[in-house]
Amino acid sequence: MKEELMAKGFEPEKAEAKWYRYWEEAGLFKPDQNAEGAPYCIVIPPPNVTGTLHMGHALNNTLQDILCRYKRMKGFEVLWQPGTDHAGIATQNVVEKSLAAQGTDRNAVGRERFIELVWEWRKKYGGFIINQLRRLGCSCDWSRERFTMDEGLSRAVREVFVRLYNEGLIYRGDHIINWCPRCHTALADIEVEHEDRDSALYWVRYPFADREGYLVVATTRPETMLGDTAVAVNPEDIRYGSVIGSNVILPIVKKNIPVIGDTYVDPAFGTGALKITPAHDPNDFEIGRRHGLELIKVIDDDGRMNELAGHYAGMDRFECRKKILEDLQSEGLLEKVDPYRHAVGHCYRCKTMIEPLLSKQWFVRTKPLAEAASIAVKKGKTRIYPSTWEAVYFDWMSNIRDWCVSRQIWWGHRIPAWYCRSCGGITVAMEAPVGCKACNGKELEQESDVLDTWFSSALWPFSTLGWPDKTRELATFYPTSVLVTGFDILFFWVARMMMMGIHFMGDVPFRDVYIHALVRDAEGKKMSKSKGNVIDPLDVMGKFGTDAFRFTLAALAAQGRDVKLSEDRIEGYRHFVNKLWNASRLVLGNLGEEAGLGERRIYTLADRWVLTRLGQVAGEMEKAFDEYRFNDAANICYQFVWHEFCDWYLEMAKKGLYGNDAPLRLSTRETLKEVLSAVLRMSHPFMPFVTEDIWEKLSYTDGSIMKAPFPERSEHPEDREALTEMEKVMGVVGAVRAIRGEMNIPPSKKVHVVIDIHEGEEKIKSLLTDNIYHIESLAKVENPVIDIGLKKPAGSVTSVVGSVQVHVVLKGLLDFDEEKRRLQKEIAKRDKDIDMLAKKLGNKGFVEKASPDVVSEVKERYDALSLGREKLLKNLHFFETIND
RNA sequence: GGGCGGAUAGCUCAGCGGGAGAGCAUCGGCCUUACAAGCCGGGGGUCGCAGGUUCAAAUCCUGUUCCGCCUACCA
Repeated sequence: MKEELMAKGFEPEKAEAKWYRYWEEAGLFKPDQNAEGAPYCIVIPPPNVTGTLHMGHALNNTLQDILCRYKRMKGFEVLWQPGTDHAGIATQNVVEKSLAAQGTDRNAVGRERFIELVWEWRKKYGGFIINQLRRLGCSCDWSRERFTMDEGLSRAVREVFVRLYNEGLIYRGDHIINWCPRCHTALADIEVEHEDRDSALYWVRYPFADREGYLVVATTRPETMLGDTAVAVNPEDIRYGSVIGSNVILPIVKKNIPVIGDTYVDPAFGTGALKITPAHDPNDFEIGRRHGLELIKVIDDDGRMNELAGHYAGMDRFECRKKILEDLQSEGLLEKVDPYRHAVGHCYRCKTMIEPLLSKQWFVRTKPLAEAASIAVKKGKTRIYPSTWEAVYFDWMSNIRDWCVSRQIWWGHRIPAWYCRSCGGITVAMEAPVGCKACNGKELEQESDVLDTWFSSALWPFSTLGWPDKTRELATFYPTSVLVTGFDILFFWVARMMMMGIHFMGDVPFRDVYIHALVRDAEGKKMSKSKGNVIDPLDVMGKFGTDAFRFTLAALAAQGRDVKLSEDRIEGYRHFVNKLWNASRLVLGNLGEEAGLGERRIYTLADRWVLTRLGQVAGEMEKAFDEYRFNDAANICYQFVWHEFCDWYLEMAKKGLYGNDAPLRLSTRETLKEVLSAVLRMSHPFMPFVTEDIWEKLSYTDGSIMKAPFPERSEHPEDREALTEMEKVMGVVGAVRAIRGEMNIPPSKKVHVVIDIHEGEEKIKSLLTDNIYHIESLAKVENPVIDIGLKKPAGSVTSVVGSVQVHVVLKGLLDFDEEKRRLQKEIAKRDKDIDMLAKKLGNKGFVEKASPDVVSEVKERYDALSLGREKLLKNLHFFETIND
């Protein structure tokens, strides 16, 4: 054996660095325009520039890489389009933090300088996560890397904004928005996290202005009462029919406000009377608009009470609440306080409680866009896998609200709108206009807000391919083939890409959407830094190797279920990488220089079997990949490589390799080489590094395994006879092994075996005779005898395989009582099945209504089991006679 | 409040109308010339509970309990 060819174990770090550089330098990640197959394209969900690779990225990108590598091997022209996202708030936060560390802030350095600093930061650290993706083995075309703030993509953003504005799909308007007093920006509805909090429901008395008594309202936010402009009751509510139209005195402020009737009010909640604060509550805003109520804003951008809050001005909103409650109490206007638990909105980035505020914002009118996006999925133009997410998608699309796209931060695409100082008119344009569109005034000021980060992300599938220019890439790869993403951004991102893609490209952005699960820890908890249960992908790759890590992710990625990851699992799959390595050592260590045998090549039963299985497995994997069943594809591969190729085929191949039969040896080498080659190729999408490393040793001249074809079912026609014959040989070997195992006979001790063939089954006799070598070597047997009608030897233990009786001679080692117990157990096992089958066959309904195939199959099974049982019984009697 | 998903071997899960499976763990035997990161064998489950449909249900339907998650303008 050529020991020098392969090291004792696979060394991941070396191979990973070596092969990744080779692939990239050889341009193997670039789409091959000479590929015979159709184009195949995936756009990467762009990670934040501020990000570092976490488990979510690792799973997401591993799955994409598996698809890309697989499709390349299937002959497609593959483009995996990479890039990063400028991540407005997140990135701004990072740079602000470093400014704070230097004792300054963004206002001190000014907008222009601040943005320069962000760019500098990006230049320095922005490539971090990209290099981590390289470490994962991602076969992205890095020469096409994009950034959402690139000149090209920024142009696309402006183009889209201007066009939507001109079409009336973007407008600027008054709205109650979700305001984060800490981040100082508006948040979209879906950026608000709702969480149940213990709070209180305060019952406050509003005295009538023109009569005795008072109306009691229930509120969770007494501090907003300073901005109340009405109290609403349901007009259907008989308790309050007479008070609508009268006035109450707003406590503390001592101002008259009207009582109005609005059906929004739920008579069953609280007192059935609702205080209305149009400037600080989205519902109140709507009600206020219906009734023409005044808007009084009493809380400012910092979450503090403003000058309209009277002597509360300057207080923090929570401090003010306390003070107001005290004041109400002392005036006898606080009726009672109930403990109350309800959902409160928080900022998804900093967890600060959201303050609904009235302000002017830019909105995208989403209704018409959403409708088209909905129809596209209904018509199957885009398929969502797993399909359960379709319902969620439709639900969101039909309840969609206008999308607030303005953000009050500096880092991002500045909204291309200019306000005229003289007439106040708005001019929206691609570039800074020379004059106001309305009055041609020259004093213009650009909108200071930037766009929501997701605005540019929504254009990603076409902006990265060159839009609005008509590029070859756009023509070739749009619509892209599949989008692979987690469900957490189904709304943030996927839905919006659908809307924008359909509107601007006239076609969906992707044919398929594959939604994968979330990666959780071994207990099923979400990984988070605060919980300390984070597994760092880079640590894991260093510890177990990237291939093992990738394989684990794929094997655990069952549809519709979260991935629970623990290091134990990864370690388990590292063993698989090692197994593949060692199997290859065996094969490569025994290959010679000989040329092909051609016509003279011999195909043994094992050869025919393994080649047939190879074809079946290739077909099964193809089907699994087509349906995005990554876990199935991985497990099919694992099962075949380990438990069929290694456990059975390699063991049987040793006969040819180590024997003296020269033609057989040459044939075996050829088959081994053929199967190993296929095994490497079918494993490559999961484990790119180790497969490339072995591939090089298997055939240097053929180039990278990335360019090799994925095994095809059609290459290996199904040899059904080989399957059933192999099954019989394996059965006999298994029977002997089981007896040895149960009797604790060490492998070093060979046993004598008598194999009794059922009458008339000459074919089985010759099959087992032909393969007697394998039975001897795999089951550690010596002097086997095979014939029809053989007697049970003295001191033997018997196992029945189908119709074959396998007597293992143990002589003095045999414990009669134990053997009787074993036989009884075997019989009982069969009895259970036989009873069940007999019941079925005795059931008229079954025989008449079940399909004939099923019935005859049951019948066959029943016969086989009965025959086996009969033989076991005979053996049992044998012992009973001896004992007598 | 609404919706979705899960409940199958000790653990993690696959199977989703006709013989209860895998990996890990566990127990027993082995350093058998690719691999002890390994090989061979064994044990272990009324498939959450209750009904129903069917000749046949882990698998379909209804209800129910317990977990997750998503979503929401009942103050």
